Amino acid sequence: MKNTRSSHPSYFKTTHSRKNAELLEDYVEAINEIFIKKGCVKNVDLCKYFGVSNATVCKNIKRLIKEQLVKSEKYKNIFLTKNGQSLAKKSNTRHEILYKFLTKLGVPDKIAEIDSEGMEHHISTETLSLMKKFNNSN
Amino acid sequence: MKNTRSSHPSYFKTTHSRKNAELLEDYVEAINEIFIKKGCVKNVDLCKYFGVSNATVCKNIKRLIKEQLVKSEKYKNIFLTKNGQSLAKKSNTRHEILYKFLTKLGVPDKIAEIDSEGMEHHISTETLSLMKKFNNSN
DNA sequence: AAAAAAGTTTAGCCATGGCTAAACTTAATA
DNA sequence: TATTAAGTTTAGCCATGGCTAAACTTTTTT
Repeated sequence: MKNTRSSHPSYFKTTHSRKNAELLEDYVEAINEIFIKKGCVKNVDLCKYFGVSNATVCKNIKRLIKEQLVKSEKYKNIFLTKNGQSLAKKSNTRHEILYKFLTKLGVPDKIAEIDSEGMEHHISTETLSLMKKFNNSN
Repeated sequence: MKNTRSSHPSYFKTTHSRKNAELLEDYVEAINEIFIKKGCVKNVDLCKYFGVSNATVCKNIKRLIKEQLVKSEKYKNIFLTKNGQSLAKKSNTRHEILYKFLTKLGVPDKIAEIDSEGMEHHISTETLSLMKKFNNSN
C-alpha cells in the first residue's frame, strides 16, 4: 500500500509528543507545589495528587529522571533538577495567567482551577499573552 | 502493600476516560466536517485530516462503530449514526463558541483554530457559557 | 476485460500510562 | 530491639493509539 498521510497543518499532528510533554509538565508542577507546601516530596504525595497508584508514579518518575527533570535515590525524596525547576516555573506562570483569566471572566474558583489544569497545555503563547493583557487591563 | 490513592478532587482523576472521549469527538467532528465539504467520507480523508496512517484510522473507526457513533460497511463510505450526529453537533457548537471567543480576544485566525482544537475538550460548560456571553456582549 | 493504481483492512509490532500483587526498604511502635 | 506498619520498587498484566508491511477490494486506465 501507499502511505496516504498528508501535511494537514493541524494540532493533531503533534498529539503524541504533546501528550508526553503534558505528563512531564504535570509532574514537575506537582512536585514543585508539594515541595513548597511540605518541604519534601515522596511517591505517596504524587499518588494522592494525581489519584494514581504508587507503581504508576514510580514508573513516571523514572521517565522524569531519564529526562533530567528530577533527581532521586531509591526510597528517598524526589527533587527537581535545575531543568525541572525552570520547567515548573514556566508551567506555573502559564497556569497562573490562565487561572486568573478565567476568574476575571467570571468562572468560579473551583471550576477555574479544573479548567486551567485541563487547558494549560493547549494554549499558544500568543493566546496566553493576550490573556495576560486582559488580566492587567480589566 | 496498601493502596495509597486518595480522593484528590481533580481533573487528573479522569484522564483516561477523558482522553477516550476526546478521540471519539475528534473523529465525529472530522467526519461531519468532511461530509459537509465533499458529500462522503472515506478512510483516506481521515488520514489526511489527522495526519495518521490508514491503519490507525481503520482501527479507530472500528471503535467508533462499536460505540454506535458511526456506520460503515467494508471498503465503503463512513457515516455518522444519529448518536454520532448529535455528538458532532454538540462538539461543533463548543468549538464555534471557543473559536469565536479567542478571535474576539484578538487571537489571529490560524492560531485560534489550533488553540480551540486543543482546548475544546477541557472546558467546562460553565466556562463555555461565560465565553458565549462574552461573545454576544462585546 | 485485464492490468495497474488506489484505497482499505488485517496482522503484528511498539511506547505510554494505567493497574495489581509481591518483594523489598524504611519508619514506627510495642 | 524486634515486630509491625507504611512506603517504594519491581514484575507483569491490560488498553489505547501510533506504526509498517502485506493481503485484499475497488476503481481507473489501457
